[in-house]
Amino acid sequence: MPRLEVAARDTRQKRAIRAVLERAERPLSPEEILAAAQRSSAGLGTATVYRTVKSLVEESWLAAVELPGRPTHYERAGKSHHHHFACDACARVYEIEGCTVTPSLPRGFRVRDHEVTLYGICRACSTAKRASR
Amino acid sequence: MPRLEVAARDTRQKRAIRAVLERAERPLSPEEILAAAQRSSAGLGTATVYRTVKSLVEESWLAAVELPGRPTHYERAGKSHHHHFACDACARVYEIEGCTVTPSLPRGFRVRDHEVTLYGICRACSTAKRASR
DNA sequence: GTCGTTGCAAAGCGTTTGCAGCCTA
DNA sequence: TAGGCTGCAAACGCTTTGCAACGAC
Repeated sequence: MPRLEVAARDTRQKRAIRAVLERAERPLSPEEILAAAQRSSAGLGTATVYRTVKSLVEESWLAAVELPGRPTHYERAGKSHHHHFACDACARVYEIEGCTVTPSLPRGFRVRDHEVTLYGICRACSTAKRASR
Repeated sequence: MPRLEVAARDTRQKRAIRAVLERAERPLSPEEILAAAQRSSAGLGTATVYRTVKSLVEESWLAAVELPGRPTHYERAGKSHHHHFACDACARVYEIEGCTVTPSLPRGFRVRDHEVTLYGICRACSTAKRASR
């Protein structure tokens, strides 16, 4: 039996969350989304961020960026193939262009997807460190 | 002032955990380590596995394998450079050979390390699926 | 006997869920 | 007004920590 389309309501909280992600220049963690969205929607709660983000991923408006050792980050879906850089110092995650992975696999293994994560120090942090000396 | 070397005791639990990891052919999760080590050390607790694994990582006997969306796995340290394959069906993690990543980064970013994770179906699972039809 | 180690249970931490009240359509 | 949405707090799953008993040396 086909599930009927259910009306999705347009609320202040959802608008705030979408706006934050729309403007983001890098993938954001739920905590970053919450902090940014609270500026335009005071009182916004954690649960709402998680619930909204989850539904945005389901409708393919957002893409989940899972990073080893860090909470899942989120970025706008539909970008061209790319990978990520996670800064050891500030924990921010950046998008990086280009993908040159061509792994050879044992027989019988079938690849569905791949993730490449680079770790290091981002530009902002390496500049800050230099300046503080 | 140099910290004096503290005697590390050789216990049944630690021996069991090390033995499991020594014999493992792929990175194991804490849960897998616990289950396997309990066979030779009944009553072994979770906390002991985490504590032991942590100290083995500190002394570079073990390497942590962090995987997006899964608990950290552990493998013997000192292996040659390689990456990992995570099976969507059985959640097991495998080691894969060869690394062909040569990312180009924006100016000012410095890379310390990188991780490549492939997702898909492992050989055992694709064989099992075929057999069950 | 000393003191590092262990198991248990409680605490953490990020994420999810139950629920009563709220607010969009 | 209906019922999807929200904030709060409790519940989760995995990992860490506090603590008294244990056992290696």
